[in-house]
Amino acid sequence: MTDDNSFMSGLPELAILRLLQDREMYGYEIVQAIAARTGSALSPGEGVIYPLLHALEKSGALKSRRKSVGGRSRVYYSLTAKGARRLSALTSRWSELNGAVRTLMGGALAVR
Amino acid sequence: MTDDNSFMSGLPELAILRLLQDREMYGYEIVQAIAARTGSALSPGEGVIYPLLHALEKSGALKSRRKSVGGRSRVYYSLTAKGARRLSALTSRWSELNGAVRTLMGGALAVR
DNA sequence: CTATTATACCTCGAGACTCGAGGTAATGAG
DNA sequence: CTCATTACCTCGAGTCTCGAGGTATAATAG
Repeated sequence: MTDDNSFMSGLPELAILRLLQDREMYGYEIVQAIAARTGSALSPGEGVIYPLLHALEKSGALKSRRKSVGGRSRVYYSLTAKGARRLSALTSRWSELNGAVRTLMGGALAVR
Repeated sequence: MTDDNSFMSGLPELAILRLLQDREMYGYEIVQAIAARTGSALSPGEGVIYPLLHALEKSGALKSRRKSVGGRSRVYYSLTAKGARRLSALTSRWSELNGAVRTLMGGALAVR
């Protein structure tokens, strides 16, 4: 409540799952991609993304593999079936909340 | 991340400020109103609302007055100028994030 | 060749927020 | 008289984000 970073909870997870739906990616790449695609409106740092990736893998939503690209070692993550279910659950939850907020705000909220 | 209550952070505050924009209300009433207006999609309990009301008052976004209605003592809250500014800041932040998510999801997200 | 920047991974503690359980009182209904 | 409802409140647990900090290698600049 202190400053203006509200409404963040859950969005990094949603973003990760959505990006990995298209193709496998590695952590550092995901951090850049989220900021780039959203014009930095959404910009979780490495301190958010890496622990989340580990937790999502542990929960079975993601699987990882090491891959060497040009002498660089990267950890690539991809979506499992469980991760896909998680993504669709989060997506519909987001839709639901979005509808609720729209109702609450009563037209005062631009669709932009 | 454990279950499906994600995306909650900041929404109770937004809801309170938005409701008080229309008229003064008391805590218990706000709890019921949020659940009622959103069909329980959004339903913060008293343990969320009361501390938030106190914090918002302390920060100068709300002011309160005691009022006896039918022998019942209630604490009515209303929006200050500062609270109105806070509401508009949160509203535009929500719009921004909503746009970011829409971009991220890429059409996969229904507008409902 | 060497220094700095970019890539790529990671952890930790602080702070914020939600949540449910629990507690107190007074009023109204059966 | 008893119980559900109204109306207020606090507390601890759990979850999450955030920034700072740490390591190591490759590319670029001077």
